[in-house]
Amino acid sequence: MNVLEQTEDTLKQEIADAVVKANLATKEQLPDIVLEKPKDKAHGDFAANIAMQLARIAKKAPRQIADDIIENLDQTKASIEKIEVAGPGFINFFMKNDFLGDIIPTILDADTAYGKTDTGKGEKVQVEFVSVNPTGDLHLGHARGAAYGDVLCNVLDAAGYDVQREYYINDAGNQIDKLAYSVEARYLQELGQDVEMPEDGYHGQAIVDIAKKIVAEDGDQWVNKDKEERVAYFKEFGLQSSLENIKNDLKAFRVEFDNWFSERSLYQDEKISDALKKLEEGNYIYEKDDATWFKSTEYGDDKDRVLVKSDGSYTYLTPDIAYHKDKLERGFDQIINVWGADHHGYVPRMRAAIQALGYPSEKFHVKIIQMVNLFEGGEKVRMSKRTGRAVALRDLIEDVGVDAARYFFVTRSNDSQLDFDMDLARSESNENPIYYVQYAHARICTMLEQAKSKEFQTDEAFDASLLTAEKEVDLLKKLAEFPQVVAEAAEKHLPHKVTQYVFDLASLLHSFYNAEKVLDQDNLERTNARIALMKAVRTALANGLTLIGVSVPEKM
RNA sequence: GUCCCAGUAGCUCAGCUGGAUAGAGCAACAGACUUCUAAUCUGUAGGUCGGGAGUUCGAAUCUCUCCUGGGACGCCA
Repeated sequence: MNVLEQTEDTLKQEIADAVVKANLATKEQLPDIVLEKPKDKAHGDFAANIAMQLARIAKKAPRQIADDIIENLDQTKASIEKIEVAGPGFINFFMKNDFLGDIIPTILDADTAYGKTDTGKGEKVQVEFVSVNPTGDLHLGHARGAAYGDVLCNVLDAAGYDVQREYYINDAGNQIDKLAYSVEARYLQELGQDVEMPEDGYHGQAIVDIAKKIVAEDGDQWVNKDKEERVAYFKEFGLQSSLENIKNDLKAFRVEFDNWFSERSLYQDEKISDALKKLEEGNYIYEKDDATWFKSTEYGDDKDRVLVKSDGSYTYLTPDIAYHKDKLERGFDQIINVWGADHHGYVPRMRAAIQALGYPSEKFHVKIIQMVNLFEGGEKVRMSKRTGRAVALRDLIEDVGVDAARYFFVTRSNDSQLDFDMDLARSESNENPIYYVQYAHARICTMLEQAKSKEFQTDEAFDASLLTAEKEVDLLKKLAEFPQVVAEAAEKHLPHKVTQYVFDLASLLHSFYNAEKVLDQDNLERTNARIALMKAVRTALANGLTLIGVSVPEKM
């Protein structure tokens, strides 16, 4: 429990007591006490709207109620400096802020652990993300999902959840057959044969590279082999090569998974037939037009879905149902799926399946990642996986760097489309927000270096009461918020809150830096306190940037 | 036609569980380096929160409806 939460809790309790004491409402009638942090400093450190909420229950004017509450409030207990009633009946609390003195030691003591909480109480959460078909390169859209998923996991982990990162490998469907035929065509083309690509094949450069690799290793020895044998080999080779590419790209993007789950294993372990059996037992299955259908409409889907096609093969949905059943059987409290916007129509049928299997749908979360539009030179760059002109993740990293790419992807909410400005991400200038934050960190490091070389005392002991300048208090308050920001980002699955926070903190730091001098020969006591403050800010910035997966430079 | 997401400053976007005078960055304009890093700071200007109705003490936020943009509506994956 951090200092800020403690202060809030005490205050809430005091308010609740005061309401009861003033006979405004009974304990049972009492609504949840809500404290908000006003945007405007003139409205205090906390504001309560309880008087307005009680207007109906107490049958009094809100401002009158507010006065009654204040009268019955024990101000010393909650360490309140001043209380005002404002506007329609807000009660504004100005705190003594003596808790701010504790914040720096708390941060320096926690160090890299500052920001961590036990909000998640060790709840088991699994996040499945990226899960791109192993049939080509990762491109821009996947990159956004990768960044979102990875930062979400970092944030969940920091908030005390037990997180597992998983990648679902689609290595069994007919897209893998298409992959095999595509590789075959490219292979033969590589050897000068006039072969056409399959109509629905994969036209990306990645396939050409795989074919080249086969030629380099085996020459033309597959040309005269039996077609079936050849395709079977190309399938495995293509699959492994693609997976290797994907893993390398993700690693370069600083994304690593705990578990790679193979779709094939569902077949091997008879998980699919198990799932079908379970659905059948629940009477959610019927036969029509030589196919097997799932009554997903019973749980709100638009139409029923085919599970077994008339040719006897499964649709994509079938193994995926078995996969989700398996996930839930592994005992997760939450399973979070990160999907692209083009898959959103798939959500209701999956949710239906989970309910039909008897699992609570509250455990199942889908985060939809909206599309990324790439802009360069003020113009929209078209992307298409089919034509192979997609902007690959690899190229993006090479072009703008991992830091900028990751930062940009988690700056915006996942359900807003993202305009990715290549020129901006590339630019090493003040236009680029990533440098703004990193620069704040580097600036502090420089100051601390100077402090050392100029032999300022940098004791453990310092007098926090010397930090009273407006910008210092702003920094302290912001620092105190960090654990809550991380916890909120985790609970609501909104990693961009952390990006926002880190930017705001950097902004306060820069502002402070320009207004006040840290290293001051004429005021060594205050210098010592400010050095401690700078260390605390550096820690919070570093921890925030680390959660985003961005590097933390000491010099720029 | 049905469903999902978005519509907030010139541009890109935040805006929590409904709260007070709707915020930030960029762009524009005016300033600040003999000083710990100017990749910075300070200030000014910029808004019918897509339109309309409703819910209530109070709506950018909730409900309904319409408009615009994007996406999805397969025995594809």
